[in-house]
Amino acid sequence: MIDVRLLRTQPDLVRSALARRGSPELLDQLDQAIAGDERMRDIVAQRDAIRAQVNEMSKQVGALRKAGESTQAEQLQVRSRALGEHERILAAEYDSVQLGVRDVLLRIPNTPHPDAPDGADDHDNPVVAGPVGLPAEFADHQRVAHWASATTLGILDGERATKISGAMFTMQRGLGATLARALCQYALDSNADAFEEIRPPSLVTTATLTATGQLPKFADDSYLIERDDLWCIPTAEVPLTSMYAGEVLDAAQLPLRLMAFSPCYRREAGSAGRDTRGMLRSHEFDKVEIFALATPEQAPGLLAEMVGRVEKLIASLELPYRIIEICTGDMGQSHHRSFDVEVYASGCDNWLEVSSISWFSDYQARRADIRYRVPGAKGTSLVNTLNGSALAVPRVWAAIVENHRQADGSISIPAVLHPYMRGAHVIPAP
RNA sequence: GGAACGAUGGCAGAGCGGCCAAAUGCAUCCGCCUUGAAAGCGGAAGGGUUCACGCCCCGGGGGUUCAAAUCCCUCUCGUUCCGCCA
Repeated sequence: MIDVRLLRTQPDLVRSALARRGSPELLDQLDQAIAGDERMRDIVAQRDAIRAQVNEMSKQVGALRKAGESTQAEQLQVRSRALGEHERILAAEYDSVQLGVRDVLLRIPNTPHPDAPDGADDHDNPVVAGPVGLPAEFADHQRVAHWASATTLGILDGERATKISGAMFTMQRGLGATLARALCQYALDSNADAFEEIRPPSLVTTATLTATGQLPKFADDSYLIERDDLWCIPTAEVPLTSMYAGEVLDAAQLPLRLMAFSPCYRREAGSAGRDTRGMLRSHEFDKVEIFALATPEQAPGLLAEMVGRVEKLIASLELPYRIIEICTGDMGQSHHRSFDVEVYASGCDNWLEVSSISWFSDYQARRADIRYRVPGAKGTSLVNTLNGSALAVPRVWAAIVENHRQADGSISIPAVLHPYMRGAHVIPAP
């Protein structure tokens, strides 16, 4: 959530920041929020004044009763009861206005960082690093799409996955399945020097999915298990962010770094029919996520560090990559600043987004109510959250299968993965 | 799934419907003492909102009452016992 107080005191600042996202209806929402907030405060002032009176009268009633003045006490009770009626009406009005304001507020996206590039959509995302490791030319045997070569090799069985679960589910088998798991192990081990490994739940409550920003606006993108009112996580970011929800951390604990392997579930409601072949887009996939809670001062440094970690990991897999920065028009709702790492897949001749590393300022922390305290300082402050995919399996898997395909049709496995492949260096041609 | 009990500050743990933002202990911080520390002694200290007065917060929600941490209903979570189960 954006800061209502900031919206109240400096509406133009918020307005111009959000205008950079380029959706005009947003400004109407802001006006709605401001108006509702004003009305709320007006009602609260009236309600609290009445409450103060009732509290005061109640004390007097107690004192009068003790003194044996029951007649006076009863008279006071009658007056207090009448005030109570009035208060109840105001309180109900407050509740309904507050609900409305909250709903509007929950749908307003985060303000972009001043340094985030302006732009309308993904075409305006500037390349900020690379391409690195892109050869001048690819051999013909590298120009085979993974869905074809992997199926021939027997390491991908899309047909049977569809039989089991329907469209947009995939299944790896044999060394293909081992490769998928190896990538996760490798990604976790590569970040274990600085991040605590978590194995979080994959089903979460509505409150948890609201904290990160998926709800209420993007409910259609998530799987809901109605019977138990639980949602399937679209990323480990969701449970990791809520781990410390409602808690006040000590500043000395920050930055708090976590990482997690998890399955990720996405309905892909808005992308039906796109990337239906192979492993570029599916309803379920595995991912290793890195995550941090930090002070606002620590956040920029952490963002750079996390981008660097992902870059190093991708480079070590001997894949051509580049890094782009997400422009204001293409940013996710919760993002303050965001970078994508893209890998070039030679077979389908595409740059594939394999990682997104983002800084959320205090937007998610305000929703999740995660604060920290500086010893000696008064009060508490909201933390900043950051996260990024250390490695998302399917697209990296696909890129390896395409880029590392050899003339005989076999796939050479990047050296860093050998220890995780039960010694296999190659996925042999049939 | 059934039954019983429970949920109070960083932790532990009191709390006759009004004198309760809430005893006490531990932990924390400051001071005294000490070469330094421990012990001891003295003191400070919850969160939210508000310019402020004030208002709100004793798991969540609702109710009774002039007045609720306290009574009632309900939900969630926890513990124990039973049942089931990887």
